[in-house]
Formats: sequence, structure tokens, C-alpha cells
Amino acid sequence: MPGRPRNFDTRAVLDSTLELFWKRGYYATTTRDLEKALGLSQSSLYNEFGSKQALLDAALDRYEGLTTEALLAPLEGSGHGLAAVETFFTDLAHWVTHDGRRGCMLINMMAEDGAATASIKRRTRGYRKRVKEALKNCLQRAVDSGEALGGDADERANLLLGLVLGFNIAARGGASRAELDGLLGAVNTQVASWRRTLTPAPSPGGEGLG
Amino acid sequence: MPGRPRNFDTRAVLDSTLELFWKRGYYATTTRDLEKALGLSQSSLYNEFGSKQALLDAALDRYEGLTTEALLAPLEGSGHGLAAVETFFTDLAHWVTHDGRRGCMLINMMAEDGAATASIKRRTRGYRKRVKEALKNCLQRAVDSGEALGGDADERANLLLGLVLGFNIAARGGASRAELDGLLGAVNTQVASWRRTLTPAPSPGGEGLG
DNA sequence: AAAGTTATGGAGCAATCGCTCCATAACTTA
DNA sequence: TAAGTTATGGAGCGATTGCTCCATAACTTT
Repeated sequence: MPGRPRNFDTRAVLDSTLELFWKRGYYATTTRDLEKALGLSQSSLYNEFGSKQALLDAALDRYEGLTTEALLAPLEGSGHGLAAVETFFTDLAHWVTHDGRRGCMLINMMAEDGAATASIKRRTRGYRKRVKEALKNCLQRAVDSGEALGGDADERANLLLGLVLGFNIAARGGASRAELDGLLGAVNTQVASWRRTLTPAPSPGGEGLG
Repeated sequence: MPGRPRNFDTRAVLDSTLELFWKRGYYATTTRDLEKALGLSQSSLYNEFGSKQALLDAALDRYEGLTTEALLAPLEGSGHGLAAVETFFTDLAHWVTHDGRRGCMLINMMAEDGAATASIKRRTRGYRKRVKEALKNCLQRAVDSGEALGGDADERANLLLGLVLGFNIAARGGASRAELDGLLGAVNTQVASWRRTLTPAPSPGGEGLG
């Protein structure tokens, strides 16, 4: 009993929706904005998704898939340790500043009051946990393999998670390239300080006894 | 040529306004909410402040004063080094979670799209810079006095600034007490790793050669 | 071609937004 | 008490919000 066929691709619609919510935020993106950007009438949007919140949820599903592929998969793979962590931050920097983007969408959602439904809170909590666990496993592998100096992987992961969040909010808040580079430099130095060097390390991140 | 006297105290009005913007965010707080919470008609509000944005600006002026007193002054004073940094994070944790608050208001503003005027951006940029400089000076003093191991104070300050931002966004995003404590623990360990111990330090934040 | 089904676009709904207008209350000064 | 001035509360403005309704277009099936 099929009727008139749709003349839009759900995947493409979600990608464009994502881009809008990502750059402008959920609250500031109106259904008219979506209508214009997607070339779709609100009737079709609501016929397909039911509500703006449901549309956000669907877009976030898609987003999680994209993030997983671009950022988390390398980290979660059973490959390298500290190198993977360093690559992660490099990728993250590109991910959150590329093409007019401002921050990671999920982390932005943590700060958006208009989008703070139970569903979103569950999602952002899960994301924090997932990022932390991925970092922790990576760091633990680095310790186990002897790549890194001994230390509490959980605590190191907490530190890096905080830095991930901080970097994102800085990017969202319109920090300059210099500010962002400063943060990244600090992160890199920190990660490097955990690496076991061939010649016994003097003191962490410093020049000996200064 | 005085006419009918005001029956409200500007300071008190700003404090209450502040509390609303702080907890709910700027966008989500309507002029009707303010009317109700302040016991003031919108006419009086607009007669006094002119616009919602101007009210935000005035509230932020007040906020900066409060933050300075509660958090930044001890850091900016010429007193202790690492101890002041540790106290700062302890105070910060209380500051951003006490009495239903969620995050630091200025840092929240970095993530709010609805409030991203040029004035706000300038203010948040200045705040990031101010916090970083205060931390940096503190860390440098710690190095100079021999309290801390040698190291790049600027880079350490960048690291801590990132953690300040990250901690706030976690608090704003509804992170559990356990999550926040985890972040704080990581920060404390990190700061402690910079401290010069009496017996020569083995390796940073770890148990020796693990 | 007729009947059945679904998607579309456009008009428009009730609610809410920031903000304004105005009659009047509440004062000071003459 | 009369005149001048300012603050107040309430009604209401135009614009915008998320969302819905409906006639009709665009298909499949018989």
C-alpha cells in the first residue's frame, strides 16, 4: 500500500540537521532554519521525526557513529598506547574546529540548557564514560607494555577527560587559534611526560632541577 | 526634581538576576521569570537596565566582582604557590556546585549561543586570560621559591586552565559527584607531582618504575 | 481509469518571546 | 494644595516559536 514516495534521503537530512545543531546549537536552530537548509517542508520533517527533540536524538545517533569512526575507534582499538592518545588529541583538534564547527556536538549538549532532557543527559554521561574508558585502556596498555612510566591509569584518564572537555569549551567559546594551540601543547607535554625515555627521565615536563 | 522613589535595591536585584542566569542560563531565563523572581515589573526592569542583554552585562559585572573575591584574589595575591593552586581548585569545586549551581557563570557563557555577543566574547576571553595568568604567576612563584620542580609555568598554567574549563563543563553537564571527585583527584595528583619532595622525587604521579 | 495510500507545501494555530506604552501612584518642591 | 517628576503595574505590541491541519500531488494496486 505505498503512496507518494519521499523525495529526500533520511541520511542526508540527518547529516545536514547535524551540521546546523552542531554549529548553531539546538536551541538557536529553529524549525524554519531546518526547513530552509534542508529544502524540506516542516510537514515532512514532522511526518518523519515527530518533534524537534526526536530530530535531535536521531541526529545525535548519527553523530555518535561519526565520532566513533573518526575519533574513538583508533583509541578503542587494541593498537598503540601513548601514540594513540597523542593522535586522538590531534584528531580532536581538527574535528572540533574544521569548517566552521565550534566544539564537539555532544560536549556542547552538556552545556545547552534547552536540550537538557533525560535522554540527552544519559547520552552525554555515557559519552564521558566512554571517552574516559578508552583513554584509560590506552594508558594502561602503555604502562603494561613499558612504553609509559608506571602510574594510575584511571587518574591519568580523568585528567585527559577533563582536558578534552576543556578544549572543547574553549573552542566553542571562540578561543583564538593561539589559545587552542597553547592548550594542545600543554596536553602533548603532559602525555609526553608519561613516556618512558631511553635515557632515564630527569623530571616530568621540565628541565631537570631548574 | 525627584519623583516617586524606587522600591527595590539594585544590588539585590542584580544578585537575584545573577542567580537565575547562573542556574538556568541566559537564553532559558525569560523576562517573565525575572519579573516573578524579583518581584519587579518588567517596566521597572527595563526602566533601570534597558534590555535583557544589558541586564546580563550588569549581572556579569557583579559576578566578576564576586568571583574575584571568592576565587581569584587568593590566587592573585603574592602569597603561596602550589598550595594556593590546590586551594583554588577546592574553592572552585564548591563555587560551581553549591546550592543548585551548575558551573561557573562566565564559563557557561562561553557555551551559550544565545548570549554570544561581542561584549560577552570579550569578557570570556578576558576571564580565560586572567585565570591563566593568575595560575601561571602562582606556578612561577612555586618554581622560583623552590617549592616546585623546574618546568614551564606557562605550559602548566595552560594545562590547569583546560582543567578548570573541563571541570566546569562537567559540572554544568550534570556529572555525578563521583565524576567530579575523579576530576579533582586527577588535578590534585597533577599539582602534587610538580611539588619538590624532600627525598628526591622518583617519577611524576607514579610509584617509581612501575 | 478508479480507488487507496502516503508525502508535500502552505497556511495558520496557540503560546511565548523581548519589549513598549500609558494611566496612575508616590514622591519633592513651590 | 498645586505643579512637576519619576517609578510602577498591567495591558498589549509585533515577531517568532514548535507544531498541526488540510487540500492536493504522486505514487501503487485492482
